[in-house]
Amino acid sequence: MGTKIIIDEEEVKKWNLKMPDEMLTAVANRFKLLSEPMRLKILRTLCESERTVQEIVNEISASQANVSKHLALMHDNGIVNRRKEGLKCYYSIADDSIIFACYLISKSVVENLQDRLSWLQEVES
Amino acid sequence: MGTKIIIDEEEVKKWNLKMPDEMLTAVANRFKLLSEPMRLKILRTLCESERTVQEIVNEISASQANVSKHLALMHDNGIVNRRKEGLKCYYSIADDSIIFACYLISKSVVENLQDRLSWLQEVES
DNA sequence: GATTTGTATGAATAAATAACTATATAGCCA
DNA sequence: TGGCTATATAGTTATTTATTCATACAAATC
Repeated sequence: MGTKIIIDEEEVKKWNLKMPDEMLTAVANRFKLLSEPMRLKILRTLCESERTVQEIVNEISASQANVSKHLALMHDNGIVNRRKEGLKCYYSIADDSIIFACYLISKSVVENLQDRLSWLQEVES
Repeated sequence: MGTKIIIDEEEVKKWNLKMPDEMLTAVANRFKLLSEPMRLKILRTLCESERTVQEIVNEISASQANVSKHLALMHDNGIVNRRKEGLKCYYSIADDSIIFACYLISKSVVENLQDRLSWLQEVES
């Protein structure tokens, strides 16, 4: 608990610059997985604890078929785990880095909004 | 220089759980921007320093129209800056968080690959 | 003004895919 | 075996969007 991730800005830039094209496609594919609100909704519920398909269907309002397909896609791409127990199927988050990425991006979206708001206020005053 | 970002795992989970639906759509949209190899390619060049459209066109192999459109999209969404100087138009990265996100995701992609490889090696031995 | 250069934009096309409906599979219990 | 429940999958449709080609715009130079 309380695990801390430390990222060095210089290392990040170097790393990104060296990234080969094939890696870029792989990264793009992973971002594509995170580019659907419905999948983020599902991941948000999984953030708390593992869930069955039905539990997710009940929490967010979506069809069973749709949730199942999204989960299958995410499982195929290794960002969620699947655990079968009788009829039920429990899913959980397999890749914590996507959670960090969501956090980073949402923070920056908020900052972006704040900037636009303060700009508006300056204009209006 | 040498800026370090520190992320606390517990805070991340709490933050994500509380995220409202409208925020999820905004985050998904930002991820969508990062879900195209061509755009990542462009961002990779911008990682080094600001570039004109033509410079980018020359570095990656893509049409001027295409590069221009991708840049416009990213500019509209606030992840790149635009600076005009005569005929030339210089673009640069406006939002460092996307660079961190790329780093995180690519790291996890690599780990994922390594896991699969080691699994293969175990099977083959 | 005319031309050249750098960038943006409009229209058209092709490909990807989210969501829906209906159906199938698979495990449990009577 | 038959029925019930949880999940997965096929086929279809509608929407989105990356790319290309052609063209427009805008700034510099002649």
